[in-house]
Amino acid sequence: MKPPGIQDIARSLGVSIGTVDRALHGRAGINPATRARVLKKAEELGYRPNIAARSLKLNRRLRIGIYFPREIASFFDSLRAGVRAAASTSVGLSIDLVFRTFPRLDEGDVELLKADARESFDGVLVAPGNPLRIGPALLGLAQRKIPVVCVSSDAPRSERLASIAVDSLTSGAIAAELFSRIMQKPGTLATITGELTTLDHAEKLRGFAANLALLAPHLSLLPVIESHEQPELAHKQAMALLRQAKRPAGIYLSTANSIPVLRALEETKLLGDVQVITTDLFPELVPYIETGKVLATLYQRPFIQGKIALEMLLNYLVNDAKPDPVHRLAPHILLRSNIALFAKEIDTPGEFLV
Amino acid sequence: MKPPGIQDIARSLGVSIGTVDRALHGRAGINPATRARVLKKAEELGYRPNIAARSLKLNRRLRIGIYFPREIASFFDSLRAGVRAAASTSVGLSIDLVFRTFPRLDEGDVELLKADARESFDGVLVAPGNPLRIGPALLGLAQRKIPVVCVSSDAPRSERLASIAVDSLTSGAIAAELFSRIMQKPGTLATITGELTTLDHAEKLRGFAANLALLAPHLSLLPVIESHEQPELAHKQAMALLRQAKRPAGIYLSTANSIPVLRALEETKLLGDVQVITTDLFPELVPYIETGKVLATLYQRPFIQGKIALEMLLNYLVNDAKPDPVHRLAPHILLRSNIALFAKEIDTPGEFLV
DNA sequence: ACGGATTTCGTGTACGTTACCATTGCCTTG
DNA sequence: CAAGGCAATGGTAACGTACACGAAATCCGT
Repeated sequence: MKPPGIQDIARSLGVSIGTVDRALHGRAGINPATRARVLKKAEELGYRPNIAARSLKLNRRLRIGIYFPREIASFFDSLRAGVRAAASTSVGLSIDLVFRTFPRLDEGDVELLKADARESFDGVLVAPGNPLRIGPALLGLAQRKIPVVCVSSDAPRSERLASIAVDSLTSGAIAAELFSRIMQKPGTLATITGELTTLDHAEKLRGFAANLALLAPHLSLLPVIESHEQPELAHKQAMALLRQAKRPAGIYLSTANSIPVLRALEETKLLGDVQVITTDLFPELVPYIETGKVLATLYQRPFIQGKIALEMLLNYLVNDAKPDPVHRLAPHILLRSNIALFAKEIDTPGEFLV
Repeated sequence: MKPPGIQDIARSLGVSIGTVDRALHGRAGINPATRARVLKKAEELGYRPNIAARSLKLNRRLRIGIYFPREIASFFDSLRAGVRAAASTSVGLSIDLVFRTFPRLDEGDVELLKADARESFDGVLVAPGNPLRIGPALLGLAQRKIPVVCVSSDAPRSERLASIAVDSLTSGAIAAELFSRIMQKPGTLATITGELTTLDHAEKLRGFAANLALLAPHLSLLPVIESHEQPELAHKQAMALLRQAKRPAGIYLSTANSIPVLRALEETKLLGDVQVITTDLFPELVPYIETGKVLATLYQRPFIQGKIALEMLLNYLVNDAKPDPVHRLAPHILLRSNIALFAKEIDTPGEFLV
C-alpha cells in the first residue's frame, strides 16, 4: 500500500539506512558489493524517494540565475514574468530567482556570466544572442554541472540542457502564407529584419522565402533589408523603400523594431495601402492591429516561453527528468479579431495566460 | 533569512506550537483572543506554511476527480494528457488522478457525479455540457467544500472555483476575419454548428456573425445549420447545402464534427473551391490543412487547458490561491504553414507543448 | 602481532508540520 | 467541598530523508 522508503530497503536487507543512503546517492565509503545489493533491492521494491521529506530535510532554496537582456523590454519583461509565474505555481519548494540583466542581446551577456563565475547557481536560464560568442561561457557552466536552459533563441553545441524558442521557420512561413492568401494579384514584397547573423532572424526569412515561392509564385521578393536593430536606420530604409517607383505591395517585418517602419508608412500616407505583417507585440503596435492597418503580427509568446523554461529546469533539478533538447513553440497569429485577448496580457503580464 | 515557521510564531508569542496550529487552521479549543494574536503575528512575520513538511506529515495523496467525456477522443484525450502533465511537474505532493469518463458531453455526466457522491475528492475537474443540467450536481460539490474547476466550457452560477476555456466569441470572430480578408468578392457563407443550446457553439456563431458584419459587408450569411453532433445528419445537410443553386462560397464549421462535411465537399468535387474553416484538430483533418483544402482550423488547445486547469486547482488546494473565476484562452489559428507543429502534439500528446 | 590508517557501516539528530495526549485552571454540580 | 467536566493550552512523537559523527571492521607495514 504505502510506497517503500529508505527504511524498508534497509530493513529488508539487514543493513542500516545510512548504507542505503550511500548506495542510492553514489556517495563514497561503501562496499561496491553491498551498493549493488541495495540498488537491486531498491529497484525491486520500486523505490521512489519521497520528495516532501527530501525537500524538508534539505530545505534547499534553489538558486536560479536568469540572464536576459533589458531590450526589448516588452519581450523580456514578459519572459521574466513567465519565469516568476512558473516559480510561484511550483508547489513545495522555495526558489530564489536571481535576475541578471545585460543591455541587449549579444551585448554584455558573456561578461556578466564571467563575472558570476563563482556564483553557486543550481540552474541557469539564458537568452543567448550570438551562439558562438556565448558558447564558451555556457560550456563553463556545463563543466560545473550547472544545467542551462536557453530561452527565446538557441545556442547549439553548448551542452545546454534544453532550448525553448518559437519556431522561426514556421513564423516566416506563416507570414508568407498570409500574404499569399490575401494578395491575389501579382506584386512585390519587401522584408526588413534585424541582423542576418542572428540565427533566429535568418531562419524567419528562410521560412518566408521558401513558403512564398511555394504558395505564391505571383509574388516576388525584394532583397532583404537589415536594420541592425537601429530605429533611425529602419525608418530611413523604409522611407527609401516606399519612395521608389516600384513600391512593394506588402512588407514583412521580422524584427521587433517595427514602429519606425510603420511611422514611415504613415508619413508617406501608404499605411493601409501596403499590407504589413510584423513580429512580436508591444503596446504601440496594438492600435495598428485593432484598426487593421497592420494585417497581423506573429507573437512569440514570451510569457509562456519563460514559464516553460523554468518548468523544464525545475523538473530536471527535482525529478531528474531530462527534457527534449529542443522545444519549438508555435507563434500566435494576432489579428484584429483576437488582439484584445493579448493586449490584456502585455498590460498585466502574468495575470492572464493566453 | 530563513522563512518563519510555526515554531517561530509560537516562540515570539510565548505560546506553544499546538496553540499556533489551532489558530492557523481554525480548529476548535482556542481562545478567540489568542487566536487573533497568533493570526496577527503570523501575518506580521509573513508566515507561509512549509508544504514539504505538511505533506510529509500528512502523507495525504490529493485525490482529484476528473469528469470528462470519451468523445471527442482527440480533444479530451489531450485534455487528460495536460492534466497528467501538470500533476507530474508538481513537486512534493503526491496526487491521485481519478479519471471518470462518460459517453459524451451532456450525456451521463450528472449520473456519474451523483454515483460518486460519497467519494472524498479534494478537488474536481469537469467538462460541463449543459450548465443547467449539471448545475445542481456542482452545487452539491460546493456544499461539501470540494472546489470545482470547469474545463473547455463553463457552468456559470454553479459556485465553481474557476473555469478555463477558449474564448468562443474570439474563435468565431477570427473565422469571420479570415473569410473577410480572403474572399474579396461578394458571396454567401454557411455555418454548421453542433447545438445552439451549447453556450460555446452559440457564442462562436455570435462572434462570427458580428465580426463578419463589421469586416465584410459584402459577404452574406445563410441561416445556421445545427448538426446535433450526428455525423450522418451533418453529411446530409452538407449535401443539401452544396446542391442548391446559390451555393455558398465558404463554410464555417464550428463543430468538431467536420469530417462528414468535408466528405460531402469531396463527393461534390467542390473541395478547394469552397473555402472552409473548421474547429479543433484531429488526425483526419491534418491532410486537409496540409494541402490547403481547408483554409484554417481554430485549435482549442486541449492539452494546455488541462494543464492550466489542474495547476489552478492545485494552487488553490495547496497555496489557497484563488484563481480568477474565468480564464479565456486564445485559440490557435492553424494553417498549412504551421500545422506540422501541432500534428506532432496530437500524435504524442504531452511530449510537445505548443 | 600490534598500532595506526583506512574502509565500511550504524546511530542520532534535525527539517516543519500535524495528531494526539497530557496538563492546568476554572466552573458547575451533587 | 470534593468530584467531575470543560475550555484552553503545552508537550511530544512521527512522517522519510540527509548528513555528521562515531563505531566497528579490515588492511598494511613493521
